[in-house]
Amino acid sequence: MVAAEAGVGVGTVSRVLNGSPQVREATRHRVLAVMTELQYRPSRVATSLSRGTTRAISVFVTFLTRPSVVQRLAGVITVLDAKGYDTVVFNIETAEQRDRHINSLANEAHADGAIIVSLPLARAQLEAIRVRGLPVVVLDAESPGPPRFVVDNTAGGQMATEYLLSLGHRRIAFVGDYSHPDLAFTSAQHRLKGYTVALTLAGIKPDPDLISMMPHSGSAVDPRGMQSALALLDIPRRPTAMFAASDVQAIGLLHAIEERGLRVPEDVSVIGFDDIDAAGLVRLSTIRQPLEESGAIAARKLCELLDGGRPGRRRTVLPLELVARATTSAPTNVSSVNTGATKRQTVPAAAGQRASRPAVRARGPTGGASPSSATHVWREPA
Amino acid sequence: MVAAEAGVGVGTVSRVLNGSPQVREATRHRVLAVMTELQYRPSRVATSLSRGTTRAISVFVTFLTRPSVVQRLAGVITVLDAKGYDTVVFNIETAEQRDRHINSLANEAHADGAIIVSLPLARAQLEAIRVRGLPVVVLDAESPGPPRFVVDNTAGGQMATEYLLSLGHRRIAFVGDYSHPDLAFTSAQHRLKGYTVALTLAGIKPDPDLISMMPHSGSAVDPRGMQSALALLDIPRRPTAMFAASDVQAIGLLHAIEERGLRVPEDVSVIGFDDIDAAGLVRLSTIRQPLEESGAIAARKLCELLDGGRPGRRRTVLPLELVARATTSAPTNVSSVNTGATKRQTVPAAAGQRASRPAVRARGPTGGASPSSATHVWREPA
DNA sequence: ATGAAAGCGCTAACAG
DNA sequence: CTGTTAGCGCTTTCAT
Repeated sequence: MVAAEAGVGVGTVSRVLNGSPQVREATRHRVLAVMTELQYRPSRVATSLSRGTTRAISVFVTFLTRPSVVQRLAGVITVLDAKGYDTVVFNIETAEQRDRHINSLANEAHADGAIIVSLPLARAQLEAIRVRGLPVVVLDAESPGPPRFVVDNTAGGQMATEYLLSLGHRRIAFVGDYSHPDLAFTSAQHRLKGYTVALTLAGIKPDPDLISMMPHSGSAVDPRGMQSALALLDIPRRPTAMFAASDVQAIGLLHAIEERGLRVPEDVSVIGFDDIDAAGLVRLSTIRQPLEESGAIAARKLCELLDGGRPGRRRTVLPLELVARATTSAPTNVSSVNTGATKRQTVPAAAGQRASRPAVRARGPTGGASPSSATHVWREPA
Repeated sequence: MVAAEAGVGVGTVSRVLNGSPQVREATRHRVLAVMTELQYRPSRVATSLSRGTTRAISVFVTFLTRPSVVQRLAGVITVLDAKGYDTVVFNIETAEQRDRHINSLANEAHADGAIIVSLPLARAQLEAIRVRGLPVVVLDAESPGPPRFVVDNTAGGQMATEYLLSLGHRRIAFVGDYSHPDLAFTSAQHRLKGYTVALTLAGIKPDPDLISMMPHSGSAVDPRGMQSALALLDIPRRPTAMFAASDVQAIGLLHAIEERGLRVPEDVSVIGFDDIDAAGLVRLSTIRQPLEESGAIAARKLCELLDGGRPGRRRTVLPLELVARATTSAPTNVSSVNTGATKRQTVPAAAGQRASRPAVRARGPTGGASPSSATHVWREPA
């Protein structure tokens, strides 16, 4: 260590570096002086090697630019940063990337731990990681083994649908996307399931013509997928409400609907899922799941493990809540049907404005199959 | 090295690890066998210490969840990953975080290099980094010293405004936000400047009543700020077009306008800035700047430096282009004025739909003060 | 082709 | 309080 050339031994320099109280002020100052003089920069790597800990966490995300993902990541980074950890981010968009990086996670000593966000892993991969004893926590995926934090997407789909039902809607469409060809997301499927459950419980037979699945959405939504979703508005007895499996899709819908000359929510109600930042911006009704907060929770759990804490419960279900904003209302004109080939609906002259109706919000997740979830509503502060 | 216990010397193990051709197949297999048997995992840290290189890059971003920022980051990560570098991400939201991390960047040997995104640095900080000789590239900020990649925000503001002028608009509002209290962003100011330049060139005196600055927007847009922007629609002789300093604000505007009972673009045109993913989704006209691509470019430049390349040009201006989608059109009713206290405009019965008008796009940045930029337009594929 | 040895920069006993 | 001495796990000559 170069600083040792300045009078003292390496031990003392180390002590100064780590602010050990057992160094005389005089020598400490001398060392400090030499350090700045020599432009000395302690090597993080050497420290890590010596201490056997990197103070770095690997975080795996899928399609980083999706708002829900990046909000989760932000929560993770905030907590990790506060605890003094560096966050190394891996953005997984293909199976190849996933396998390569998960493999390297298991087979190389990189970081002190890992957080895996919205990325389902194969059993073998989970096992490979488990064997290494690397502390891992999983967020938004059902990967058995590490502690994981999830929401009940089926219950969420049910909540959304029941809310629309409670408003008086009977013809409710579902707009989702297929899981990515390589990576196997399942949330949309579960939300769809919740939708069918809710309809069935209400005595309504789910109509396949009211269900539109777009091709997988990488980060942005495929505009062509939006087209096919819009086709739902052209069928006879057009739906009076639409439930989109994500807020991003819902926002796309909102605009497409209005371009079609229809009004939201007067002509058709729209509800999304996630409550990303933009949802509030466009006053979208949605099912809220913790995003930043879920990242923070996962990061805190990992830090616990790193501090020698017990894994605790293997699976934690985070709460969902209905946030009713301005894109949902009772169907204003239940008898509204398409006039055959006429694609565009004339705008009713008396059409009100969206903001005029008070927004409500329901608290707490539904949990079971009870259709009561959408009944206790609460006004949103906004 | 534990694997050495299996017959050979550490040197050989290292050779096997690095796929050196000068190891007999027999021994190689033997070593490999022992490795798996012993569940051996090479230590990235030890390699780094020995080789003197970390294969990791520090990336500093501000308000990670802003779409423009995360798209840039995605571009950075993609390239870095392809080149075999890990990306450690620092999300800076306060001056304290900035100073702490930039300080650590300068005073500790962390990574092999750094990319600083949308974060203006103080001279002293830049100097401290420069002294250390750490390879750095700057993206979307005017920090003199390292190679930097920027766009001409003034020219962009001018482009947007000139486009609206070319459509026939005369009363054009500007909606921006103040720079963050701690971090000093300047893009909105420059875009505002471009706006005033364009108006002035067109012989129009910028009207302070048509300029609305919201409080700084962290990641999400402040809804109250949106209110004050909306107030612009209540003044006598309401503007027929609005230029928002960012797409996020523009999207907020879009919805607020429609809630007010006005139509876009029939009653008021809206143009944004950035061309984030969501802009295409809602068919927002905007000034496109390279986002993912700019991140990729910055990362590639850094890799060049890391490979011993010359810094080259200190400042590279990335191109801007006008993307005309569905939220801008000629003012349909130039004489439209507010009827005094009446806040809501009745929707014209004959109002067309947004998608009916062909979208156009202009190519290339304007560069100078010439008002010709918005003339050569090109249809967008969509 | 491969073993031996030095060293990357730091921490952590262990003596004084 | 502070100097000394072993490593941490890997790469890299230099011999053999």
